[in-house]
Amino acid sequence: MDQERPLPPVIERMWGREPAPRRGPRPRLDLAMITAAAIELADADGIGGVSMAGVASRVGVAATALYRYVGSKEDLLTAMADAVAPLPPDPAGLPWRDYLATWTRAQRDIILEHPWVLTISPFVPPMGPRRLLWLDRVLTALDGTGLDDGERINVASTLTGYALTDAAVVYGAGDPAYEKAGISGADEFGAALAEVLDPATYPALSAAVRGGVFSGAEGWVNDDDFLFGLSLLLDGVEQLIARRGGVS
Amino acid sequence: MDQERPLPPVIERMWGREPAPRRGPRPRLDLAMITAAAIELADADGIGGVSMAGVASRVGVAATALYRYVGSKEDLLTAMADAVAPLPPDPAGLPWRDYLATWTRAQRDIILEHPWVLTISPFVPPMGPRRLLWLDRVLTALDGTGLDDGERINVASTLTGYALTDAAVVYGAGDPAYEKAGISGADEFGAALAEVLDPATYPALSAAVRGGVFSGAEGWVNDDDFLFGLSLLLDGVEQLIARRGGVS
DNA sequence: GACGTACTGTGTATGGCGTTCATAGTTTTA
DNA sequence: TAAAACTATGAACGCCATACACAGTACGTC
Repeated sequence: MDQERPLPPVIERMWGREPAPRRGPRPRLDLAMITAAAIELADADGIGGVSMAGVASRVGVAATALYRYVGSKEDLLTAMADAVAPLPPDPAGLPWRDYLATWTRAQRDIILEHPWVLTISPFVPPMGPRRLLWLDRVLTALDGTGLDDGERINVASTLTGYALTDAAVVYGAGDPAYEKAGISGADEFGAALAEVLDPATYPALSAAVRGGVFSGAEGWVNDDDFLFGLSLLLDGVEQLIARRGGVS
Repeated sequence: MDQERPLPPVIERMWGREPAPRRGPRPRLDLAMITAAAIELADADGIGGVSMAGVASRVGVAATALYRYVGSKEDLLTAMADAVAPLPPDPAGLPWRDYLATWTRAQRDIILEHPWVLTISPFVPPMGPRRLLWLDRVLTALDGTGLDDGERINVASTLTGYALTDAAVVYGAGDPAYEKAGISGADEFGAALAEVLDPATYPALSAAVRGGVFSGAEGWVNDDDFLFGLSLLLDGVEQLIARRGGVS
């Protein structure tokens, strides 16, 4: 509001405000091409497969050329985390509860398709065009509920956090450390716990393990678990809305 | 239950099952000393300050000696993430709702004191003695509520996710990228958003920004926001318990 | 009491990484 | 046509995780 503090160059570029050069050779790249290449690499080989050299060779330039577009590798990762998000679902005509449910699930699905997102600080307040679009849509969906802006943003970030958590549990299956230990599902996880837990110091947990909480699941988690936690949250939101006297 | 599949050596060590050597020189270290040193480094200089060489010199050995205790740097990070958790609060005598609230807040506080925890995949199902102790205690606190084991674990992981999310928002303040851009609080964040958002494509969000959602806060978030989201969740849990016919 | 054995810590070396910097090359403006 | 502004390059630097062969040390055995 006060000073026009200059934003970091990468963020400007994420918003399509490329500093149009008036002289010199035309840039062979733009940020979108670079992030797209980096995302392909990450999808294929995980975040470890993303190196400046690798990305550069994929877009056909030398490694150091990328530094004309991003200030550092971290900048690139930030841009990737934003660009990987598709357009958010359209809230038009949906009751808030339905929209929040599909919105949250869609966010989770992004991570399931691109699990490396979890490793690039998925928590920092977003400044990219895509993630802010997601935020905007959920605010819209909460119109007419009587919640104020702050409450709506809180709801949004709580749901985002839930999507992250849930996706991460599913992704736990893919964690290299567990794979190496032969733990590729909740079943093996439970067996490993049983081997290690002392019932005296872990009474409730070892009882649950012996009771078979982790048994019988195909992978780590089924869809019911996701819906379970989600409805917990939405029930909470609904109560709040009722208190505010909004429509349900 | 079936096969005694061998667990990874680090995990054995985390549980104090050091493979007692019967010959050769006595080990000068144990895993606890190493993780403690690494945690001090991370607390001081962030996760980037943790290098094998740095940790090694802090405990007085050569860098490569650490590989007698951890299989890789990732192993070390895993051990750190477990060891950094203090003992969980005691649930004895507390109503479940009170305990869950303090439990969740305590988890958040761990991250606020050691924000680097966020960067070492904080989501993977825990296998360390400390984090499993936390899980055990919350299961205990939910005794008598009528929830089954699976539901209790779901509640626990949802709350953990919430603690992570909330802490991460606060920690957003410390993010180097934002610091560099001069964004050190919600106020500046809002100003930056205002500079970048087009009201046509971001109607609800830019209205909220103009309305001052991000104004007036000292830092990023105040405690009210934490309690707000938390009670959302606990309300949800309470409804579920009521449906199950447990005591409230 | 001496030898072999098993184990711990060291030193050296390697390959990969992100990043810096001076330079060459290219397009536009004057 | 010359200068200016900008882009991509190539070589080099420092840091890092890690592999491997070696030296030193304590226990178990004869």
